Amino acid sequence: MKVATFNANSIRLRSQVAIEWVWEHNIDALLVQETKCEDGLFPVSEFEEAGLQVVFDGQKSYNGVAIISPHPIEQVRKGYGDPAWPDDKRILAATVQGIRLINTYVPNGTKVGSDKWTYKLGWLERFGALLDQEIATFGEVLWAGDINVAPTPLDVFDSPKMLGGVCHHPDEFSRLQALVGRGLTDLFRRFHPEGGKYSYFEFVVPRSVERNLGWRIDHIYATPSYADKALACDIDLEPRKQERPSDHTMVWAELDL
DNA sequence: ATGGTGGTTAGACCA
Repeated sequence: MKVATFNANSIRLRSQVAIEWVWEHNIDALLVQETKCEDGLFPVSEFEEAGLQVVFDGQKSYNGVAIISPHPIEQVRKGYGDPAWPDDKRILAATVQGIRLINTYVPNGTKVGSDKWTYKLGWLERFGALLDQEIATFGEVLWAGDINVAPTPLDVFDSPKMLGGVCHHPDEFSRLQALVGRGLTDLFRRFHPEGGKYSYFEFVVPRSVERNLGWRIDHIYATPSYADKALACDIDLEPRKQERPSDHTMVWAELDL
């Protein structure tokens, strides 16, 4: 099983990049965030014509998640499934080749102390319940997506400068740790103990990719048995270097599953 | 201290 995560920053602009990358790298499941697309406008036929299955849960302008696979995508779960709590579209879980996948687009938080910041922290706290449910139901899971937290000094180009800001704040670290502490392994860090490798480069920073001024905020986590079967995990910078890219690039993991 | 760019969508909002 080769799984990957990609914040597409508009699936309508990036569908072909996603399709080509999936086939080129023999990906079994690509977890996409920020599709920015209502379900009725999702480019389903482009994926189907390319021989790929796709499931999605989107909304107008913001957020939106999808899973793309050459295989059948089964037991699809969209958000919490609670009609009393209408969620923004940030969670999509499904089973591919018998592997349970949870795709999340964690809120950015915008600015420390803002309403969106409070929402982000609460979102991370609430997500623990979904993780527990999924693990209880399926035993082992892979959780991947745009986590919007660079959890250690190794995960951002200038940790001292960014510490205490959004995506690199102790209140985020503690909440992410509470989730990861359920026995999950950060697969990228397991294979790359060194710092300086990033998955997100801001558009607003001039030549951020060339200068490697990035953040590692796109993660793949595995429960213990899956983590034991991990063979590799890496970041592919090539899509970020192409013309008119997303501000994120793909992170992938290969498992002996 | 601020702004720089980009996507969605039609003036901001979000990242």
